[in-house]
Amino acid sequence: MMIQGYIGTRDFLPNDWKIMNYLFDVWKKSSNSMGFEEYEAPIIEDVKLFTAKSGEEIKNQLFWFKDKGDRDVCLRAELTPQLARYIVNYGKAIKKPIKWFSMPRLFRYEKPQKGRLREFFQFNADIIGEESIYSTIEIISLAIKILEGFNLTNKDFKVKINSRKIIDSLIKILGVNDSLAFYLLLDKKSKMEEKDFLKELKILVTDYKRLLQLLSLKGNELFDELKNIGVNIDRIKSVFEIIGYDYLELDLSIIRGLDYYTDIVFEAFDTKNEFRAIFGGGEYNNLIKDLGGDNLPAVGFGMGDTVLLELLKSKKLLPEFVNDSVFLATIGDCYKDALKIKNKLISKGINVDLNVSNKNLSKQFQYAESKGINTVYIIGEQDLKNGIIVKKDLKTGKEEKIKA
RNA sequence: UUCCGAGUAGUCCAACUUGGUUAGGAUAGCAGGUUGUGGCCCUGCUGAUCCGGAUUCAAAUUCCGGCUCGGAACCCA
Repeated sequence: MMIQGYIGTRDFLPNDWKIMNYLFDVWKKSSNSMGFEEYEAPIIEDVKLFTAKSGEEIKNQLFWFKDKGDRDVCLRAELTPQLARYIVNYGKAIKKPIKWFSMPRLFRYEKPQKGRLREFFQFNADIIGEESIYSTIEIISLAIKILEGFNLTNKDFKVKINSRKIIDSLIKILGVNDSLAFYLLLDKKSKMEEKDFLKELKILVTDYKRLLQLLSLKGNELFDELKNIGVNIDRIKSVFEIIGYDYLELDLSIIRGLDYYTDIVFEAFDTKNEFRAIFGGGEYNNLIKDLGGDNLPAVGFGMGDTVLLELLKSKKLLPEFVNDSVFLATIGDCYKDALKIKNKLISKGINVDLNVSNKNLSKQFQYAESKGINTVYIIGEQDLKNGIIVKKDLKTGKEEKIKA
C-alpha cells in the first residue's frame, strides 16, 4: 500500500530543504540586522484565539477539532493572534517598542491553488507599543530589505500601500451609503470587469465620478487631489518621503481583510502581476486591547514562502548550493585510521563525510560528487604505511600528498 | 463548497483517437566491465498504468464514482 502525502502539503527532501533554509537564513539575517528578535509559538492553539476577531465562520478554514478533554483546538492559521496573546500575557514586563519576528509553519483548510497550500511557512515581523509613523516605516523597510536580500529589486516588485483612514474620509466626502460594501468592492476591484465595477460603484457612491478620477491618478497627482478634496494625507505621505517613490505606490483599492487593520495597509506584488501578494500587512491598533491587553498600537506584516519561491524561481534567483564538507574515501582496511582523521578534521571545524560503503574508489568519487562535495581525502592502506594521505580536488582533478 | 483540465517506473515522455502479443524509451538508482583515481562508454538488473466499479471474450485505452495534482471562483487572516 502506498500512502501519499496529505493534500496541500509538501515533502521536503534534502535538496528542497536547502532552499527552505536559504529562505530562513535571509529572513533571519535581515531581521537581526534591523534589531528584530526571534520568537516561536505553539502550532496548536485554543480555537477561540482565532474566532475572537474573525468570527465563528473562520472555523471552516481552520484545521479544528476537539481534544480528548472536549476542548476546541486548532492548528494555527496565522501568527498575529498568538503574538497578541503573548503581548497580553507577558507584555507588561517588556520594554516598548517590541520588535519581534517569527517564521511559523501555518495551516489553512483550503483547496490548494497557485501560491496557496494547506501547510506553508510565513515570515512575520511586528512592532508593538509605538504609534509613531516610524514604526510603520521600519516595518515596510524590513519587508523591502528582505526582498532585496533575495536579490529582488524595485524593478521586480512594488509595494502598494493605502490608508483605511483615507478610505473613511472618502466615504464621508463622496457620500457612500454602505461603507462595508464599499470596502469589499474596492478589495475586489482588480478581479472585476471594469463595467461591473462601475455598475456597483454607481449604486454605492454618490460622487462616483470623483472617485473614478481618483482611482485613475498616481503618485503626487493623487496626493494633491486627495488634499484638494479635504483628505488628510500627511501620515502616509511621510512613508513615501522616507522609503521613496521607487518602491511605493498609493493604491486606494488595497484593503486587506476586515478583521483588524486600523489605518495604513500594504501589499507587495511582482511588477508583471503574475503572482499573488508577496507580502502584506498594516497597522492594527485595537487587537491587543480587544484580546484583553493594554491599549497598544501595533504594525506588522507576513510574507509566505509559497509565492516568494515561485517568484524567485521565475527570476532564476535561487542559489546553487555548495557542499563544503570533505569526503573521506577509503581503500582497504583502514577504517580505524580514517576515524582518527575524521575526528581530527571535525575538531578543526571541518564537516566530514566518511565513506561507509564497500564501494571501490571510483564509485566513492561519484558518490561524493553527487552530494556536491568538491574535496576528497583518499585514505589508503598502502599510503598510510608511509604516513601519507592524498587530498584531491574533484573539479580540477589536482592531487597533493599530505602527512597523515 | 463550486467549475475546468490532468493522473503510465523516482523523474520526463510513448502507446489511448480506432480496446487485442511480454506497456516502449530517456534519465536516475543498483551491480559489473574497472575492489588505488570518478565524470565518457558498454552490459545486466530493479522499477509503472492512482483506487474502486461498469461495459466487453478482452481495458492503460471507453463509461461512472472516489482520490490526488494543476488552474479558476469563493475566501484570503
